[in-house]
Amino acid sequence: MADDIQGDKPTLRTLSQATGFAVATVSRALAGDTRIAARTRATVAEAAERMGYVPDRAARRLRTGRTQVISLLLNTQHEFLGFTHEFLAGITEVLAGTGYSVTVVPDSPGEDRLAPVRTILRNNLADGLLFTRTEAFDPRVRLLMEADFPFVSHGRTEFTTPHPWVDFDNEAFARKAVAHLVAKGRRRISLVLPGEQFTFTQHLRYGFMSAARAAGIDFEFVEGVTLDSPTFEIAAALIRARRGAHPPDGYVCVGEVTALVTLAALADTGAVNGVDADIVAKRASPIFDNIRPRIDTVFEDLRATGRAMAEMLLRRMNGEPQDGLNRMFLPDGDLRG
Amino acid sequence: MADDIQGDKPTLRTLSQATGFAVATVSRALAGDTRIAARTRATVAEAAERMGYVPDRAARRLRTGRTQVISLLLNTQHEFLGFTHEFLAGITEVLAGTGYSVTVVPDSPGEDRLAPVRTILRNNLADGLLFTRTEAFDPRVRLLMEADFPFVSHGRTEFTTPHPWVDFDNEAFARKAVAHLVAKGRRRISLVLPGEQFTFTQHLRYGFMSAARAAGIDFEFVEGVTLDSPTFEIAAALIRARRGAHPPDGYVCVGEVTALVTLAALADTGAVNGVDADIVAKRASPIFDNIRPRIDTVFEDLRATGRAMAEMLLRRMNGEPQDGLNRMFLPDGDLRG
DNA sequence: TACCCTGATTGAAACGTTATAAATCAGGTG
DNA sequence: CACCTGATTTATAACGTTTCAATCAGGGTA
Repeated sequence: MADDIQGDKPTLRTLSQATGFAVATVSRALAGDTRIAARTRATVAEAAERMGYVPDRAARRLRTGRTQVISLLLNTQHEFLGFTHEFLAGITEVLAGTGYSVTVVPDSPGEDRLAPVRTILRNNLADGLLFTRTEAFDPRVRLLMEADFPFVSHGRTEFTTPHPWVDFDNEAFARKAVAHLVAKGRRRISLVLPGEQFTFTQHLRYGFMSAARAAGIDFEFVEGVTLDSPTFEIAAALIRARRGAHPPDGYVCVGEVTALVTLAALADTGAVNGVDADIVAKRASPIFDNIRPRIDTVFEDLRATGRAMAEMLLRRMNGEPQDGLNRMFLPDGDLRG
Repeated sequence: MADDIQGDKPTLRTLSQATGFAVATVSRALAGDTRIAARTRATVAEAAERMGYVPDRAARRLRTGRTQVISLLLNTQHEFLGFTHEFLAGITEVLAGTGYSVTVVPDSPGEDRLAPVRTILRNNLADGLLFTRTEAFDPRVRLLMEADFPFVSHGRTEFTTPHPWVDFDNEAFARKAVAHLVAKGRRRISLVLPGEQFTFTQHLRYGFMSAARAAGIDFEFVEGVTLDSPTFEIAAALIRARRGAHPPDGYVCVGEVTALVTLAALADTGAVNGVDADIVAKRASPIFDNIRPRIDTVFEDLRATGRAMAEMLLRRMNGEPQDGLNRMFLPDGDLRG
């Protein structure tokens, strides 16, 4: 490497020798301490630049206790088409150039969801935490608030104490989806809900139910399965419902996978999308442009979500007060088909 | 936290005071140094366990120079349906419990692909590196081999010096896909290739061409686009070809996105999948079970790929010789429909 | 001349670990 | 009883930062 002419990597001592100032002076000069003379600061900065000095993370971390790491708890079990990819892209985009790096920590829903958080707190493995699939009374939120540890959750909770979150307005999405189906003349609509523990399940249910009631149409929640059920189980439940006495003629799908499963279930029971039933889905990736027949969709921008969460976490770690650190993404103006 | 009864987190000094041995003794006992009496080692281990001692990463890192981090260069631009998710799941699965953590570093194809690698090497940000989308003469591989830095690439190179890699046999996949189309009576088959720079492009092309020639059928490569082109461009190119003088009656698709685009292109030109043309696709996620009409697919297990790469990297970092650290995944026995 | 203040710099300690070299000890041997 | 040997243990010095307290030069004041 061309940079290695110097031999070993430059350290504060190297800079100290080069500039003639003491190590302590160099350190404080680089930190921008105004009690160091402006000229000295300039000299040191120039030398640091010239020699390609970059502070040693381990040493700084040992001394200050700050890790310059933020951890992302990532569900590694359930399938999300573009979720992980887009989300991570947004996060790394914001963190590039800040000196923070992202570590990915698996968060298996079967296991104790607190375990990885405890490990991070106890072993001081990160300065901040991001996670998804937030529950109404998420124990991780409780623990992190107790410990006063910076975090941003994807999804709200029902705790009374405010904390930073980024969320998508699923109630509005459900209303909009129902309205769309009603406008198409649909009279009995169906929804597969996420697990009961998640906050957004309540939002979806409420939006869906109240919009359907207001429009005076029938509705049902698919029984015995959740969004996290294996797709073959969801498919079986949907097919069972289609063969029942009152098959739905409209579907609201919260994820892309469910939308595809629903589409397949329609096909497998001889129903035609757009004729016998309509589907409105939330999507996070552009692939639905390539699904035929077309499905009406609402776009949830997960890259922007990742960006918002990372930015918010940076602000939180910078000491800004917790309240006010919230961001709600609204469903797009128009349904895209 | 219940664990905090002790107050501050235990350190070697804490253990030293608790057991009566010197800090150095405790350190070496925990390291399993056989020159420390077996009884001492047992005593120390017991105390460490009881007090929940866990070594401070920053201190160890500062002292030893090893980071206990492995970095994953992740493409954040192109769309891969389940790629990132499955791949990361496999990696974290293997690394859980090893003390290593994974950091994700964005690798934007437009940018200098060497820049993130240089940063990692120069600032000593990781002990090992994983990356994908390997090129035939990948500059990252060259640089890392020069620096003798542990890494595993997803995909081979054409360098003569051996290095650790995990790959999928794309040539075999292409042959198998072509054979399948031939068996269905298809006479003119089409393929969208990845960018020329990637090693596996050559493997795909060779397998595809030689199998088609051997079977005596026509073939074409879709012109002007690659797998990384925006989907609308790929769609346009496919539609153009379908409206040409000799529309293909068979498609080999290297990714799920392309398969969906192809399916949409067929539908949009009034062709029926399974009648006017057949598609064989490589897939990495189970969603194709829910695509109607069904597409014949070959499964590439990216979770297993991630696992294999992580395991290989651990062995490499443990000092095992580079050669022999290779793993080729073969396409499944049967096409799944 | 002695004193004190201000502004600028610096020495030294500490964070928790590991590696090196040196110290200690018990038990034999001459 | 002095001495050696092998088995254990230990003191000490780093690794590169940051920060507290101390030093220093020089100008103004008493």
